[in-house]
Amino acid sequence: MSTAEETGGDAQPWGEVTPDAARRLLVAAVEAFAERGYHATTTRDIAGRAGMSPAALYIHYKTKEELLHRISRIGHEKALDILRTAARGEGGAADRLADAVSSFVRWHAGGRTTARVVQYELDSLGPDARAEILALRRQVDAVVRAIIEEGVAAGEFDVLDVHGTTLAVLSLCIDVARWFNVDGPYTPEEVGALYADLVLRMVGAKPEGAGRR
Amino acid sequence: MSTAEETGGDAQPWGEVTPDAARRLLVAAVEAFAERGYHATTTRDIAGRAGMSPAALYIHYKTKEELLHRISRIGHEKALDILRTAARGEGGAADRLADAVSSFVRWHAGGRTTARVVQYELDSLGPDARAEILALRRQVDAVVRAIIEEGVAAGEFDVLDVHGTTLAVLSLCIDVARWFNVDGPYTPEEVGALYADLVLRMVGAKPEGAGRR
DNA sequence: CGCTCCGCTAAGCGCCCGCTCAGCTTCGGC
DNA sequence: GCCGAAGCTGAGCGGGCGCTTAGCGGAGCG
Repeated sequence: MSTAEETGGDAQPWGEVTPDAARRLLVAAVEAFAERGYHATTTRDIAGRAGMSPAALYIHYKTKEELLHRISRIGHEKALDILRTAARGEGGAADRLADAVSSFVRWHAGGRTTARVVQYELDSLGPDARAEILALRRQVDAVVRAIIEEGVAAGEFDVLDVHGTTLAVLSLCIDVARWFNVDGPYTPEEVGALYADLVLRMVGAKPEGAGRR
Repeated sequence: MSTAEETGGDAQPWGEVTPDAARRLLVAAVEAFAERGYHATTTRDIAGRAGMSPAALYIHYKTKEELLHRISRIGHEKALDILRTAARGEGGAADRLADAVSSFVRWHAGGRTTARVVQYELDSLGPDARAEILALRRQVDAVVRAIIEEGVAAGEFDVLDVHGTTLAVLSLCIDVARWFNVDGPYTPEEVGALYADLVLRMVGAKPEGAGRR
């Protein structure tokens, strides 16, 4: 488990965005969208943060919305990757659920700037882009639900409503991006550990665990 | 417990907004802000939904921001009222916490249009208005924390981190406004009951309760 | 009946938005 | 050393924004 600022494994967060200028613009857009919201951010502001003229933006991106779309897709893919890695881990369902929640939460808290845009600016996208992102979100939901279902089947968990509990677990994690660091005395790691414990309680996991922590 | 669409007790939701035209404008603004967000909503749209010309808005409100401020303050006061009513109730801490969560969640789910604006457009407000609203939110936090502290003191709850758990409980409830009804098979009452159960698990409440539900 | 006031509208002001385009610089290929 | 492509800029376009202002119609009142 790394202690990098942006949890998830990459050396640098947006390394996959390839012309350097395009990456600088995208990073600038993430910051601006996170601070003021998509609609309150101007293309002049984004270009200015990247040290470029307003027109430069349109060499690398067709519209302002394409920037949001790219940010959202990359962010969701990373989030999905984090959850899948935890889900594939060793140990019982309780261990894997705790890992998934703590790493997912660490990503939302540590990369709050990114997570905020990814999770809260979704319906500033047009219908096609939104549909694509919603498909990724359904996969996120499926990964978490699968762990919970396995735990129930193995007798590790005591859950009345698997669908509703999955919804609540994800909701809890995602909302970290809204409140974290506003006046917070917690580190991302602390919130991750706290939330892993709370989620294990929510699913009625037997407290003994399998020798972890 | 009423089954009114807008849970909370009022016969009509925005009855306290007094000139009729001002109320119609405010209701129109709530709908528009909830659908598109504050910054993407135009004063022409708000006035249009209220069946008036754009200029009419400025007879009743000084700016577009004042509309958001009024909506946010009234909404937060209602939310606080709901929580305080539950906190003042009879029974042990577990009963009161379950009541608080289920009624708070019912408000967020049933009045999702309002709740969305109240909970997610907060930082479109200017510094003064935001500070006023944040004071209300601190009171919301205090009400929930008090119930949890009482439960811990009475030996009803098993909580490691009262502050963090309070944060998580509120976060869970508030985020209902984001996801509810998107494609939801749940009624507000069902989500309220589900969440009350989950929260009791989070605080480690003894399962027997005091004879309710 | 005439006057005043109030709620509202039609028109529009000044501004800044997303986005475009002609032209400048830079640089690799030959 | 010349050429074309690529990356970027300065200037600016059409349009829609928040908000203002002059004036209209009708209700209340003497």
